[in-house]
Amino acid sequence: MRVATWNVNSIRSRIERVIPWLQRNDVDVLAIQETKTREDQFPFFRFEEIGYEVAHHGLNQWNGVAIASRVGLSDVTAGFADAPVWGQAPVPEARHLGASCGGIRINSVYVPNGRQLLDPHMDYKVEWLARLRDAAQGWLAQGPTMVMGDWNIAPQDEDVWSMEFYADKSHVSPRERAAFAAMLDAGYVDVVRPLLPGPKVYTYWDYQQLRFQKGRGMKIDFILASPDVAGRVAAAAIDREERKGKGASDHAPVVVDVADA
DNA sequence: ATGGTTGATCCTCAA
Repeated sequence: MRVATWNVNSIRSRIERVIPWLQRNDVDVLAIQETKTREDQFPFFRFEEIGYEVAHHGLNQWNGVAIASRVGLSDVTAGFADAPVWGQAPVPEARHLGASCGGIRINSVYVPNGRQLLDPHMDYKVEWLARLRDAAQGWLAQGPTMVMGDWNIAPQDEDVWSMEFYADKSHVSPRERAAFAAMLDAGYVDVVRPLLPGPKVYTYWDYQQLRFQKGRGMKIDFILASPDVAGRVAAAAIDREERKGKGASDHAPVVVDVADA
């Protein structure tokens, strides 16, 4: 089974890339982040007409997560237990969607952007990750599980094009890295890093300042799996080609092949 | 020149 994750930065503006990409790459399950659309505007039919079921959780023009699958899609859940809410008048954000696909519990996650080290958004991000860890630890007992998406964290120095540049910025701080490490401590395995070791292996390149053309990216999109699933991962890829050209997302898709149980 | 782009929506915010 081929499983992928992709922050598409608006499903409506990216649909003409996403649909051919799914078909061309023979992908069975795709976890999508940043759909940036309400439910009623999601292009469900474009997936259904090529043989995928799709579940989406989107509340407004921000965030939004989805899962498309051609190997079954059941028991869909939006949001996890005790997920923090953002704001003075707290509103839940669409940052997590779970579904069972092909015998694996798939979780599409869009981790909050902390913005800056002392910004309230950073506290929200760290708290959100702590609650995700708690929930995800429980999922391990329930069977084969994958948690994948845009983590907005570069766990290692080699995951950014310049530590000097990021020294005082979000994504590399000890708090964020500890929050990511807690997922691994809980028992999850990063199934891509061992197969695609760095340095200079990135999944995201800022639109500004010709970052992609200059090779200045970040590795912030990860596929984590329960140990049983991790043992079945036979191959991994980051599709840099999808970052090229007009109309690209600022993130590349990340893909793994999972052998049958 | 202290920015540089992109997207959704509204004339600004988010990344």
